[in-house]
Amino acid sequence: MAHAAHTDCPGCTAPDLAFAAHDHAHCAEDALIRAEALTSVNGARLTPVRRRVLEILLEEHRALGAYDVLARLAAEGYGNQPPVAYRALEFLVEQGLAHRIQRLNAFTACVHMGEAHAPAFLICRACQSVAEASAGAARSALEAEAGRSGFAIERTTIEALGLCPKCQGKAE
Amino acid sequence: MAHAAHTDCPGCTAPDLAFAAHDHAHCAEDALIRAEALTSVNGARLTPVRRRVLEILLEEHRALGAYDVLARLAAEGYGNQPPVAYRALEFLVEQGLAHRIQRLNAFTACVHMGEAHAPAFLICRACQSVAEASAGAARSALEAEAGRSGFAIERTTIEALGLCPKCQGKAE
DNA sequence: ATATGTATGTAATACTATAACCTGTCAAGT
DNA sequence: ACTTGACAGGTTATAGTATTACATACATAT
Repeated sequence: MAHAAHTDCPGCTAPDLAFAAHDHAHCAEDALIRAEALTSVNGARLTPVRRRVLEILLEEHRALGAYDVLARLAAEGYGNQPPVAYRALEFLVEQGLAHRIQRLNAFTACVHMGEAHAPAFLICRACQSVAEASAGAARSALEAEAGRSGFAIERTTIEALGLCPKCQGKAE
Repeated sequence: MAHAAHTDCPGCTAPDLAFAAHDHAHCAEDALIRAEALTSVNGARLTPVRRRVLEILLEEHRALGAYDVLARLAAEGYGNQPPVAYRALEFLVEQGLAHRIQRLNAFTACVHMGEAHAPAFLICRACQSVAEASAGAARSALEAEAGRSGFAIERTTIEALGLCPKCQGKAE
C-alpha cells in the first residue's frame, strides 16, 4: 500500500481542495477498505462485480455513465448486459458508496464513505469534472423552505453547473 | 376570463400554498399573457407550437414528460416526432417559462414567470405532484460552499423527494 | 421578389433504463 | 449429506428518453 489508511486525505475528501491534484491510488485503496467494512456492518456483500465497479469509479475519479462502467466490466469478462452495471451501481448508491449525478445520468464514488452527509455536486461544464461538496447548509435551507408548506423531505438532489477553478479564465 | 389578470394568485405562486386547491384556468390565462409579454421583450417568438406546449403544461399543472407533451401535440395535428416537443420545451426553459425536473425527466410550467428566481422542486413520491418553491436561501448556501473551492456556479438543480402534506399520514 | 434567418416536419439513430426469466452459489436448517 | 431458500449475476428483450441530420416552410427586411 502506498501509505497507511486514513480518513482525511485533503485531495480526496476536502471540498475546498476537491479540484486539486492528489494521489488517486491511495484514495482508492483506502476507500475499498472502508467499503468492505461498511457493507459488512450492513450485512451486505461487496461481491467481485460490485467491488470492481467501485474500483472503476474510484480509478476514474469522475462521473461515469452506466454504459461506460458496463463496457469496462465486459472487457474484463463480466456480463455485458445493462442490468449488470445498473444493479451494481444501484447497490453502491444504496450502501452510500457512490452517488448518482442526475444532471449527467452518471455515477461517481462517494468521497465521504460511512459519514452521514448531504452531498452537493459541482459540475464543470468545460472539463466535465465533478466535485463532491457539502450540501449541509443548502439542505437545511431547503428543509426550512419545504417545512413552510408542510412538505416532508426525504432525499435531496443538489447540483450546480459552472466552471471549476482550472477552467475559469481559460475559455469563457 | 374568470377574473382580472394579476400576479399573486396564492394558489399558483405562493410556495406555502403550492399544494392547495385553486383555479387553474385563470392561472393559465394569466401565465400566457405574461409569457407573450416576456418573449416579446426578449425578441423571441411564442409560436403556436410553443404556446400550445406551454398551455398543456399549465393545464396539467404537473410535470409532464416530453413524450406526454408530444402525444398531445400529435393528437392536435402538430408534428409527432420527438424534436417537435423537445425543441418547444427547450425554448420555454430558455425563456424562463418552464423548468426541467431532472429527477423525473419531465417539465413543468414556471409559476414565477418574469421574476428572477432560483426554483427548488418538491416532488411527492406518493402522488407525483410537484411544487415549485424558492431555493433562494439554499442556493446562497450552495454558492458560499462552492466559492470556498473557487468553483463558479452558473446554474443549480435543487430538488427534493418526499411526501406532500396530503400524502403524509395516508400511507407510509 | 428575393434573400436571410428562424421555426417546424421528418427519418433515423443514439443513449439511458428496466422487466422478466433463468442459473449458479452459498449458507442455514434438517 | 440433502434440501431449501435467499441472493447475486447472466441474458434476452423491450421500454423510455434524447439527439443528429436533413428537408421544408415561414416570417421579415430589404
